[in-house]
Amino acid sequence: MPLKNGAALVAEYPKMPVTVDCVIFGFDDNELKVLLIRSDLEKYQGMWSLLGDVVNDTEEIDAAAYRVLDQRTGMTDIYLDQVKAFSHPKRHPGGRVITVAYCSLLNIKHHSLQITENELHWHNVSSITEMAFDHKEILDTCHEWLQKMIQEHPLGFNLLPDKFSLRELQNLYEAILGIQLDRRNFRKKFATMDLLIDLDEMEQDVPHRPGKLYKFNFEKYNKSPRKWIGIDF
Amino acid sequence: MPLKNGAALVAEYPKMPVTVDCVIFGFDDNELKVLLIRSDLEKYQGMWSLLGDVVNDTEEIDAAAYRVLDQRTGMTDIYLDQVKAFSHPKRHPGGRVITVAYCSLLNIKHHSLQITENELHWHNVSSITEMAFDHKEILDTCHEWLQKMIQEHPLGFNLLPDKFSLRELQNLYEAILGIQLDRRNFRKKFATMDLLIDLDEMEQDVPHRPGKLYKFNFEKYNKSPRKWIGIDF
DNA sequence: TTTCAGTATGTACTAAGTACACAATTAAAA
DNA sequence: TTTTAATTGTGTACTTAGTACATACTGAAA
Repeated sequence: MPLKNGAALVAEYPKMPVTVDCVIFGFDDNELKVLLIRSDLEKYQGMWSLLGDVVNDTEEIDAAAYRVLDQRTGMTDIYLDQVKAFSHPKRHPGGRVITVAYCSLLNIKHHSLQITENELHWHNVSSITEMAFDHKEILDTCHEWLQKMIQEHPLGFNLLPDKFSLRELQNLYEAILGIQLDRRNFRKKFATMDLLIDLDEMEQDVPHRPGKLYKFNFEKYNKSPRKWIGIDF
Repeated sequence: MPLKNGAALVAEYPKMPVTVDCVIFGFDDNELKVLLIRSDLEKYQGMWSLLGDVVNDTEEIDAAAYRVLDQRTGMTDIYLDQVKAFSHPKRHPGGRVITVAYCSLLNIKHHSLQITENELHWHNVSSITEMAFDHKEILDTCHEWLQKMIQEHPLGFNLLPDKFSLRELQNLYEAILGIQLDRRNFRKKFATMDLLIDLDEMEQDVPHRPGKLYKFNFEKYNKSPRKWIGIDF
């Protein structure tokens, strides 16, 4: 077997543009939201699109995703996870472009959207029907990813205020999962997990009996071993 | 906001080669195996590498992965799943190459490796220390992906013969997860799932009391609704 | 002071997970 | 032919987690 020179080999490879698209979820008013901008492509005039950009020649795709998040929202210390690559040859009207979808969750109240270029704003996920490119498919994939993730990891807390009531937490889960949960059992579940810190504070400005406020005990969570065995299908 | 022409926009994008790498797991002799070839790059002379190839200009990356699997093993109807994109700018010595890892599981006994180009053969996953490119990292990521997947989906059955004993099934889980399981509880678990069909046949040629043979009831599995709610972290 | 909206909590029941022990079966060795 | 080794096959007591459901409490506003 003749050995090959790497540079000569790679020079022969077909080349194509690669982009990242960020699906940035937020939560407000008991609704799951996603940040979108107006597409600036002729073909998709008036349609909404995810926040994306090309991956530069010497850039990690993770880094490109963080760059997009920073450039579009100004936030830097937020959870970001690669979800999936999308590659249909006709997915971009301008030619072959492969994109890698990233998912991010942020607290709407923490970020006041100073930058509103391209009509950047929050949309209710449930009311989005059509989008530019294959972005609806990417959004749906990320939504399913999120539904799975919030059940296995304490991701949802990134979407809530620092101090939250159990009601808000349950609303978040119900909104993301799209189902109703029994309030008593939901509270019992989190009580037995013992990962919420009771702040001995009460909700303010609610038109009814205020609930207690909690924060998530990330320190305890990070120290506790994950039990990861559980065959179930 | 001035609207842009798609083709003009894409023409400006930086372009780079994209490849797929397939991590093909098998199971034999109570060991998790993976199919590797000898790298044909000068820089990695003598080192082992995953089965990969470039993605062609108008090809879906999924399709490229199936093509690699077919070209290298001759198998066409096998489970294949995208795992993750790897993009370190220096991961390929010949220049910037992004790769998307795919994972596949196949029954070693079903495929006799007619094609043995580049010294293609099965390696014990546990004994692999170093590989060409970032392939060890990709392999590790896929192994973790597999560990998670076999607990949530009946993937492991693709690695076993059509007819298998509960002992073989348990060996598979123990090998992939790297832990010991209680035999009685393991059997009870699968008994209550009620997804194994008792074939009323016995193992042959074992130097001890033969066990019953089973097959997985894919039909029943596919018809049963997934219960997917279960907050737990 | 009553009503409203929502918080807070408990209990009985069911299902699933865990730890553990012994009898039955086959092949092979004595 | 008997014994031994290896492994299959099963059951029970206990603990933990999940589910369904009802009532009392609190604060704000009418």
